[in-house]
Amino acid sequence: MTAAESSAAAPAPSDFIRDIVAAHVAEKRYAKIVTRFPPEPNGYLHIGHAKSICLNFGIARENAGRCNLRFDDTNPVKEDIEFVDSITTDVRWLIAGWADEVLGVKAKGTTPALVPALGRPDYFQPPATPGSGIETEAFFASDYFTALYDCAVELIQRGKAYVCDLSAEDTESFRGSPELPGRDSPFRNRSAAENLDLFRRMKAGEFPNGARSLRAKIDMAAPNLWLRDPLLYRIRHVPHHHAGAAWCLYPLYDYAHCLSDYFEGITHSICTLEFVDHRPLYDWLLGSLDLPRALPHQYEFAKLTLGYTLVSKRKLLRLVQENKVAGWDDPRMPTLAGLRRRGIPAHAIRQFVANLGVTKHDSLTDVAVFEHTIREALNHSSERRLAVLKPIKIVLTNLAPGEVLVCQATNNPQSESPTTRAVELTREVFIESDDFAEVPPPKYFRLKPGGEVRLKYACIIKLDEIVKDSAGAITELRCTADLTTRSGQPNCDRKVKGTIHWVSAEQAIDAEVRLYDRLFTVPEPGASEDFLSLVNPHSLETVQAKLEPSLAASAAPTCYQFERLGYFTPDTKESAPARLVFNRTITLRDAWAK
RNA sequence: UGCCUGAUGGUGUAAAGGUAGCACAGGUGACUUUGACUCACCUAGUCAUGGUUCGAAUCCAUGUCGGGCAGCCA
Repeated sequence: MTAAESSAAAPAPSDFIRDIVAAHVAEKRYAKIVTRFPPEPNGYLHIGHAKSICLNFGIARENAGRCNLRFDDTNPVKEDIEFVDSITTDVRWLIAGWADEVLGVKAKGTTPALVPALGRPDYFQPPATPGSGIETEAFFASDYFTALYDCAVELIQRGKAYVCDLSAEDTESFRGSPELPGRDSPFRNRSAAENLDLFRRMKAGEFPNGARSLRAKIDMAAPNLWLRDPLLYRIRHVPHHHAGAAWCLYPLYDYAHCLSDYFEGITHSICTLEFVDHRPLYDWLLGSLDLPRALPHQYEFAKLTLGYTLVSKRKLLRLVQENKVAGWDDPRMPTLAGLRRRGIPAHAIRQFVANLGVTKHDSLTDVAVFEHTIREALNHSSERRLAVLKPIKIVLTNLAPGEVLVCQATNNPQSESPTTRAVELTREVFIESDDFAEVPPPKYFRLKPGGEVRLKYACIIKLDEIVKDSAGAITELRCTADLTTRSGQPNCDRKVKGTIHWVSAEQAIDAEVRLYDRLFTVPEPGASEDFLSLVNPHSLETVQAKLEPSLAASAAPTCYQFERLGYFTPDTKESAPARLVFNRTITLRDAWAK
């Protein structure tokens, strides 16, 4: 692991949430700090989730605590097993080598046990003890359906919840508006016995979808809309991807989430700003049950918004459904799967998030910050190779056909003890067509008529003649190589303004290279519902490139720097030794282009 | 006309009554067998108005502007 990859060397980040946790640790409020990352399995994880993952796992890691991966799977109509698999993979990838020892999982198939605590019934879902050899899985809110149901019964018995027969439309109109108080449901004052009977029958499947709901009995005139008798349960006659066909009664987020946190012994329940309004409800529900153990508390931070990027599962789903991209893991997607396939290392994402900070105000992060972090990480870890994306042929007229000059190329100048490899100069080579200009602009350092450039690791060449076909298209450039400027030769230190990359035409191997650019044409694609029309039509350009032969055996996830071009990695899905396919992770910074 | 929440260079953040700092972006130069990297220097900020104080980004008041909330989504 290089210094850049070793997050342990970096100082622990500080922010207002970590300050709160630190204060709790100082006063020994909890035996152990326990956080959780609670995705709903209805889409792929994206760069915005990375912020939450790094925050929650980071806090657990910094405090010798634990962070549970928990699927918040209370809405079976939107969820799918495909997503629980992808999310599990992506979380493990992002935290691997960094916080995997604090990942909280449980014994497969287990649900919270009903135990007495302090003379009261209590539910607790213990994490799996590492190394015990048992099969484990993530936590699932759906594993708590029975415990959740029992708590709802308790709420009813305490007069804090009731079964409501209002339709969805009536429920909405009875709720009032921000300015106007709501009105009590006509079913609000049913007896506990009647509520219990109805709720049991809801569970038994006696009523159709939407016929009845269970509601918290709080205050229909509350200024906070989430306190106006929010729904706790709704009827959905659909099977569940994890719980199977056992239920037709499913809890809503607000009810399931706070109790799931409690069942798992979560101490700090960290979520994004849109849940601030829900916090009083979170506290009300837990406070209404007379629970014996310490209660979790909710803290909120501003989610990540990244320039030129969409950070919304719903909108990302549309991109996939309408074939604007080749799938959730298209390398242009801001999903963790897409970024991984693009060649961006997990530690670069972690570093990016650490640089971001955590606050309570919305902001728009410049993509340049992300790009800088990626380049910084890759610059240290990537070996250099020579590759020509858009080839133009050069003939070195003073080399004989078949003549081979072996040159030594540095693999990584950033490493403490750089190694080298051989690259072979031959009479015919390819250079980048951008590195030649028949009519050069001012201050052009590269090859031009009568001019000289250095072929990197080889020698200086001089352009003598431009050969064109009958249509006027350039077919080759005839040059003279100054072999006294090769490394180790008397004139090796001779300076010319430009140094360019090249590959031997005889030895080059072919590869498809996919050049990616930002997916959207505007800084805030998420601000518009018309985001599909803002997709950058040039976000993918495919070229047939010529690579130095050492690249023949390359395979993901190794990332290379193609000198003077950028960072490239073999595609995980489509690259094979017989047919190489590279993705451009990111270009090099290019001051000249400006 | 409700409730919640926020405001520091272009962008993202730090400063817990005591020198407004860091990173990115931008600019200039040095170095360079990557117009990369690296290095040096530069540009640029406390929403407004009052108040408290020897001293305010920070505390108080008022205002302005922004974000969120009326799913049987999470």
